[in-house]
Amino acid sequence: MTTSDEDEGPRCFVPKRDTGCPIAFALDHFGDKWSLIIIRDLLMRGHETYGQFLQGDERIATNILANRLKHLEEAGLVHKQQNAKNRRSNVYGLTQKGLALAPLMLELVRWSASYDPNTKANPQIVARITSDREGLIKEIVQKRGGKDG
Amino acid sequence: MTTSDEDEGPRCFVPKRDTGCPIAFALDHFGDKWSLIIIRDLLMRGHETYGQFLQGDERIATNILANRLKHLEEAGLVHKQQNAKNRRSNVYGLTQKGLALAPLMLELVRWSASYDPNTKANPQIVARITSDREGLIKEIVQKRGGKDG
DNA sequence: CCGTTAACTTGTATATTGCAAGTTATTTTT
DNA sequence: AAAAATAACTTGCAATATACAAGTTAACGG
Repeated sequence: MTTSDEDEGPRCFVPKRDTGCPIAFALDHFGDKWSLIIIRDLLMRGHETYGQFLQGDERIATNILANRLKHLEEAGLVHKQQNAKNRRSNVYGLTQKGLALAPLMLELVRWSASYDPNTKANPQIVARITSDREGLIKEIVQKRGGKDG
Repeated sequence: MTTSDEDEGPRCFVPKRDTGCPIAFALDHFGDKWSLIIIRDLLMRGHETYGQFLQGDERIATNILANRLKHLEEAGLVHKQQNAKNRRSNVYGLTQKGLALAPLMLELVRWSASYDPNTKANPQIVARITSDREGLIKEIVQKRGGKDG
């Protein structure tokens, strides 16, 4: 086929800056209002399905959720697989690349916990970020990790 | 006029979610495409003036820059002061709250450096993030820190 | 079958971003 | 001292992205 329809156009919520700068690279992956919320749900809350993400506290819109999941998958942070038992349900999970954001996530928690007077961050976890960082990271990665996509 | 103009309306690039979640809290502060770029310039590149930010690799638009600086200042991450020697030039700097993002920044660098095949991250710095994290953080904070706003 | 559910898609109003141009208050140069 | 240049913004507007509501499709479960 001539299949010339590459269907280019605005697909990216964040323009790829590709300057080689690590900060810009990271922002190209999750530098928007929602991606890190999804990653949080996957990493810290054990969410796995579209419906679970939808019901998160921040009430992400369904079209945005679909778009972000697609981008995160394309970017290799998230993998999606059909639930063997129930074919209409998909199971989302973090890849190695996504799991590798755990340390970053903990730094976000630490910073926010120390500057948000109304934080609901678990004090035990927060304390452990300082006292047993490596152990905590391993624990999280083990809990959420596994097969890659 | 009766000066009743509180001029409410959309001023925020990111709606304040205020769920108590530390990830959401952090995103409320710098969960957009540009804020972390500015913070990077302040923290890692020693940029201090409006003009320096404008000339960064990513070419931030001037209206966005003004808006982000204002928000970062209002959020207490950045402080602004007039240059004593040159009254038309302002000097921007990080507050304690802003400097406290150094560990987060280093995790961004580490993650990106390990997943971006074209990274320009300094390998010596990257190595040191693992081998001498605390020392590196202190060094950066000392270099960029000081008076609070 | 038939109603329900999971996971999306589509349409449209609103908000944010990006680009170009204009403004103001200083310095600097002539 | 007037003219040119510069730092730091502001304004207008088109292009994008986001939010909200509604609709669609393919399983399930009874």
